[in-house]
Amino acid sequence: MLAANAPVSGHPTARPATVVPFHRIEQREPVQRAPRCSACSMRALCMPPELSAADFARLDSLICSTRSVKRGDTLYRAGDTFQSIYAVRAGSFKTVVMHRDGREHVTGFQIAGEALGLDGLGAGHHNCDAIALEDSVVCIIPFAQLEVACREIKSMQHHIYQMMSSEIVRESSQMMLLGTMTAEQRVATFLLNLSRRFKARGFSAAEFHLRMTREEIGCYLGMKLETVSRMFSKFQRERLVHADGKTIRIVDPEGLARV
Amino acid sequence: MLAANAPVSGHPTARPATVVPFHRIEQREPVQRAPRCSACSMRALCMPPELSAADFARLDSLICSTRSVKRGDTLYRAGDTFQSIYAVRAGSFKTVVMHRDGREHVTGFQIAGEALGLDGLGAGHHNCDAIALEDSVVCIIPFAQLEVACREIKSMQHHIYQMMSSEIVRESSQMMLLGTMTAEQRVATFLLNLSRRFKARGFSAAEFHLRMTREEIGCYLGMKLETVSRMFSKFQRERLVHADGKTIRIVDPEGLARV
DNA sequence: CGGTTGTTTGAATCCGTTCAATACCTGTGG
DNA sequence: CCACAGGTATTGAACGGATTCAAACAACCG
Repeated sequence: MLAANAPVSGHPTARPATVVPFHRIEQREPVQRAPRCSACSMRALCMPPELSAADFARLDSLICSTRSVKRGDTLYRAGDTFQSIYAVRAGSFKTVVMHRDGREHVTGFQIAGEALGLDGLGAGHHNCDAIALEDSVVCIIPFAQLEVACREIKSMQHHIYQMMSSEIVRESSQMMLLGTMTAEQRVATFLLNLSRRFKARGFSAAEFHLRMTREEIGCYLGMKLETVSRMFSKFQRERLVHADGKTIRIVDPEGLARV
Repeated sequence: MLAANAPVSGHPTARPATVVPFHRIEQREPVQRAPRCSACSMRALCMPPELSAADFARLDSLICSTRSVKRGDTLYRAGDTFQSIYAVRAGSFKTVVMHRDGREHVTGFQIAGEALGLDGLGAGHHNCDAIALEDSVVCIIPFAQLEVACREIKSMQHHIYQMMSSEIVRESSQMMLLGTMTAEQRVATFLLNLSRRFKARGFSAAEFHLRMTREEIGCYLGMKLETVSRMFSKFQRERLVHADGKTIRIVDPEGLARV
């Protein structure tokens, strides 16, 4: 599942003006028919590796639409009825949980090719806000239909389990990070993690463009924005990374990993 | 899924000597045939609410065995091949992830009626160690068989999704706790959470027995054992809880929630 | 252009850690 | 039974990393 076949050309370092312009044309009609999954260039990221032609036909009928979300807008909010899961096709998101007292925490960042919305499955409603960090496009996968497909296609069922389980493992790592690491180690881990994910999607592992603010990074890593900024400056002094505003170049990945 | 029909008599405050003695008899043969799920007193916690007689029969054939794990022993270790998920039938566990450098972090505590092992599904091997905090018993649910059952029984499939999704949501809350709360708030939240879970399982919400050490609590909450101890003392001074070693009595739950 | 939002850096403060000393259990073996 | 050992818990004092407060600057957008 999770289709994303947009021409995600210059995602990381490209400026907003040059990012995937196609959704701008259709802004009046944000929900539209999606291209077929079987033709998707990012298929390997979103779907089980081996599928029969019949399975493909089945899946193409499932992913019925995409949706454009403009920067700062929400894809869904905490409390919204859970109906679909989403695949980021272009752009990026943050997921934010909020406490009653107004305290916020960023639980994750999602870039093109990654899934969104699995948290809502249990309670029947979403548990967090998903907010676009830039103008973005998602594939919409209606969960009721997906559930049916999973009972018919074994590898599909297995893939869903894998995705959910991977999310559990990812969150475990994040808990470890928040529970045991210093601010310096957290920021280093964050940068290396982003680098790895960009690389996995065909972008440069060494240089990329952060779509989130220092405050959002801090909120994700459990520290204040000033501390994030200080760590970036520190890494720069130590010649581990070069940070020019939101453009990051990782100079010494091994050194960063040793922090 | 997840059956647990042991006579989990005095779990929280009871002393080890009086806790569920039945597994001691069969220590030489720790894996044994389990009683049927359909007769399980904790069924509501582990299985979808409405099932037909045929579904029950199907499930009873699934949960084929239980296993005793002595205090300090591991149910599974990080790296072990994933084959089954587990339901705690009696006793309690902690799950621990370890970093290469030896740094440990406790990702969760599981008491009777709760699930264990869902993290292993994605990668095909477990991601953490599951260690018994006291002599315990688990139901073993072979995942391959469960997967088949989930394609046949719709409510069962849905229940698995719910359990995995709930784990994702639980971990989100824990990330929020680790990322945004003070030591005082973390300990208060921890005690109230335990209280709620004991209550849900029919035990006293006001008084219970901690099965974990201060160090393990600290490792779970992202602080040092000394800090945990200080917070307990602080709550005692403020007449919010009464803590006598591992026996905890929550005196003023509302006050604790306001911290 | 001015106003807003985001970033960097410094200085003072504070919360939690570290180090250390003492007390307290709990199970073991004489 | 008691003494003892080893792990566990409590508490104090000094220390340090991250936060808070503040100011200045840069980038962006209408």
